[in-house]
Amino acid sequence: MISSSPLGSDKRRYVVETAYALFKRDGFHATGIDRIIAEAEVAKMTMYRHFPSKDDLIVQVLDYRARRFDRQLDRLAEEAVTPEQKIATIFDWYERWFRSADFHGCLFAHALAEFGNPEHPVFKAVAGQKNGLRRRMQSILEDIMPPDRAASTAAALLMLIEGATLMAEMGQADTAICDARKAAFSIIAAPSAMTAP
Amino acid sequence: MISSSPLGSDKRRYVVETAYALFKRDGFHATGIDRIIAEAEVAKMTMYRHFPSKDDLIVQVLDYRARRFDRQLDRLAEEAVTPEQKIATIFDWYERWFRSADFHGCLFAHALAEFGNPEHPVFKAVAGQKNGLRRRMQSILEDIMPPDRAASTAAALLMLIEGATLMAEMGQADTAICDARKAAFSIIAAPSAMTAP
DNA sequence: TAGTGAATAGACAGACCTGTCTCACTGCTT
DNA sequence: AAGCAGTGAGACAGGTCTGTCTATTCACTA
Repeated sequence: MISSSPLGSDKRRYVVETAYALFKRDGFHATGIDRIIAEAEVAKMTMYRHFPSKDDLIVQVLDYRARRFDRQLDRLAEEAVTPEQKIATIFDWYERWFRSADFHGCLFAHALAEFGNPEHPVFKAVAGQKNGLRRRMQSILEDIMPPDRAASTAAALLMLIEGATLMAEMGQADTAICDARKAAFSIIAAPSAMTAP
Repeated sequence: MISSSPLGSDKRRYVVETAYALFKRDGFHATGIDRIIAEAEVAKMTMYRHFPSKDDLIVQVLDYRARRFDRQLDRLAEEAVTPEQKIATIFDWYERWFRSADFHGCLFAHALAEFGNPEHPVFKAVAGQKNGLRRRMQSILEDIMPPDRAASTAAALLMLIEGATLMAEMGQADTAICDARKAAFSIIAAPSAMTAP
């Protein structure tokens, strides 16, 4: 067998991609090991050789997904010129995702729902992904506003995106992404530092 | 036994409240019937007499929670005068919730994560609750802006709230509610109809 | 006092869960 | 040719899951 690399054999990749599809569609607790290995056409011991436990597999799946997400956003950001355009490409990515055939909501949000213990590795993987996106937007925004306002705005944009993903999951993808985009640029273009009454 | 009402005996209430606490803390699939009846100190047949299945119990728990949420928001809205104040009381409610000792995120969002099939009764219960909150904010906003902009703004506020709940779940409750509030009033006070570049 | 309806504890069925283990096979490398 | 790492198929253990059923007890009512 021609193994592509010691850390990433073909079988391992099959398992991760199959588990990703099943976790996404049916959830983590509801997806059994037996179904994963059956659909991946892999022996049980092969899976357990690569992943010590189901929890470990879940973390690896989340990491796989997070890395792909980051790569795609990196590539989109290269095409954009202004900071506003860079933010817009992020919303573009979400719009395409919402419209994709097998959209089932955010795997990380789902993982958080099923693994709410902050000490659990899955929880930490989720927090890492969400904070990564927030930092990405924050560093973009720091080119057009002071750092403290960039931090607040990035947090607000992340909340809008997460909420839009939830609404898209409930079948309101079109209005969700449209209203989120409008709200985002309303926040960014706010005349002064935002203040609540 | 002095039953309070034909539709709501004490035992039934025990089961719903216990199941609510367990579902909130551990999730739906991860919480077994046996644990619910043990903590509620109720026989298994008693539970199955009131709820034909676990799925049915989950729906009843969600309804119970949604009704309590609506009652609390109704009472808060009575104390507010202006539409802006009414919106602010909703954010106040969320702020107190985020800071409460046993906050574990939104039970409805968690239910959506575990029951993603739009035909499932649990899915419909979640959609009902979220759309209810959106309509509540929309009708408040219609007093200070045209109907189409009220609809967009209500959707944006819902997304902010859902995103803030997610961030609070990840231990960032303070910045989440603060930034969400600022963003919300920035959107509401936007000088004109929002437009994206 | 007899009857009725609800609740109880717990056994039980049948399925599914994670994780371990054995044994046979395959294809590459030395 | 021999060895070896990786893999396949599946039995197996020990536990948990939902949902059903029985036999019994208790409180209240006619």
